[in-house]
Amino acid sequence: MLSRMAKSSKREIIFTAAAKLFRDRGYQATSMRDLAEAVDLKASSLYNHIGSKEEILKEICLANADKFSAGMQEVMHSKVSPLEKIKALINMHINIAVNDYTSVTSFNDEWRHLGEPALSDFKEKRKKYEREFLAIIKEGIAQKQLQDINPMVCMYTILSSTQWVYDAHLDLDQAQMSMDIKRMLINGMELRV
Amino acid sequence: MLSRMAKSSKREIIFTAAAKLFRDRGYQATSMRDLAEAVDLKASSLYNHIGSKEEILKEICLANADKFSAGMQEVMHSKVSPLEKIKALINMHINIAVNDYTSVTSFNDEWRHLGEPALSDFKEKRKKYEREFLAIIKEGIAQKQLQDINPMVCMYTILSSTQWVYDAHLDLDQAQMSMDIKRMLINGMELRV
DNA sequence: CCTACCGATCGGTAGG
DNA sequence: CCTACCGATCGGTAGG
Repeated sequence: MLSRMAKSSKREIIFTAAAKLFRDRGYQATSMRDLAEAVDLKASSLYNHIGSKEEILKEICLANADKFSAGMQEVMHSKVSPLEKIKALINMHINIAVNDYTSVTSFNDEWRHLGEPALSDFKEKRKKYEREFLAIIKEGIAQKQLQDINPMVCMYTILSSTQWVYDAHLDLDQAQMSMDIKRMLINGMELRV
Repeated sequence: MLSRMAKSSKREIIFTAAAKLFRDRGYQATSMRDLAEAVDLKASSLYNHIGSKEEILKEICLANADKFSAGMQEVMHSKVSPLEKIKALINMHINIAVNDYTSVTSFNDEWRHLGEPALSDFKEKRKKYEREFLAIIKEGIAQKQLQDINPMVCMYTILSSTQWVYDAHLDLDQAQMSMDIKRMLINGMELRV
């Protein structure tokens, strides 16, 4: 029991280090030697804790996909207006981008290096998420709560706007940043007098 | 003279194919064998037209940097309000994203694989561009034309919003898409009655 | 968890 | 523009 806990802990350390390396250099440019060095091991020893390099990427990508999916389920079933749902989703995206900024990069950019069948699985999950997001936007437009903008343009603008946050620009206060992004997307940048 | 033209033409073909591969698989995951096959050559023959793999990336990144820089100079010196300048910059970003969507991906995502001194050179150019963009936003806030949002949040929201466009979603009409993105960023998504 | 090592593949060169 | 080939490095395994 104790040994199982220790093993799973070391596994966690490897995953965290891998996520950081994938973010900084990309999946392909990160070698198992790099990763081993980062956790004070030899490359071959990594394989006592993980099955393969791709397994790491797969787990990071799917863990994040599940996180977004869980957040979406909660928002979808909450009894608030479409606009409030969208605000909640923007909050979620910013929170994840700030708190899991190492692993969310792999989720955003490195998933394409997954092999089958993980690749198709991941794409399907993302597609499902986008379908649910789009439905909320369309509902908001139908209720005349949102401007009549193409729903896909609306969604991708939101998704991409909440992605740069993880970058190096963490000298900004999160609450203020979150408010400003929401203000811009919801109210626009133009000052109305 | 003729041979020089032919050589430069083959060089162009290689660069175009490389940009496409870098976009689809990433720089690191694209081998010189892949690239050679894409232009019906053997890997070794590529070196009659280019100096190295990195030279291709360097040229793509710097060409795009210069394109954005040139657009910025034009906008900066135009005699219109800050808000109009920002609209012009959004237009430029969308136009480049749509028309040069193969090479702009390398510019956005693959530049980090550059070696020195090209890496520092690229970063400096990007920094300069962002400084100039920020100055316009600050001027717009000072003139009370824009909401008092953190200028960096405002800029990165704009930059990231105009990046997803190059993706596979080109089934949308560009003019309509461009209008919708601008409308969202400038006026916001909420419908005001 | 290590040493030793595998076949495959990498970017690139020599020589014609 | 090709064939032949280089040293380096890759992800991963065997065996202890």
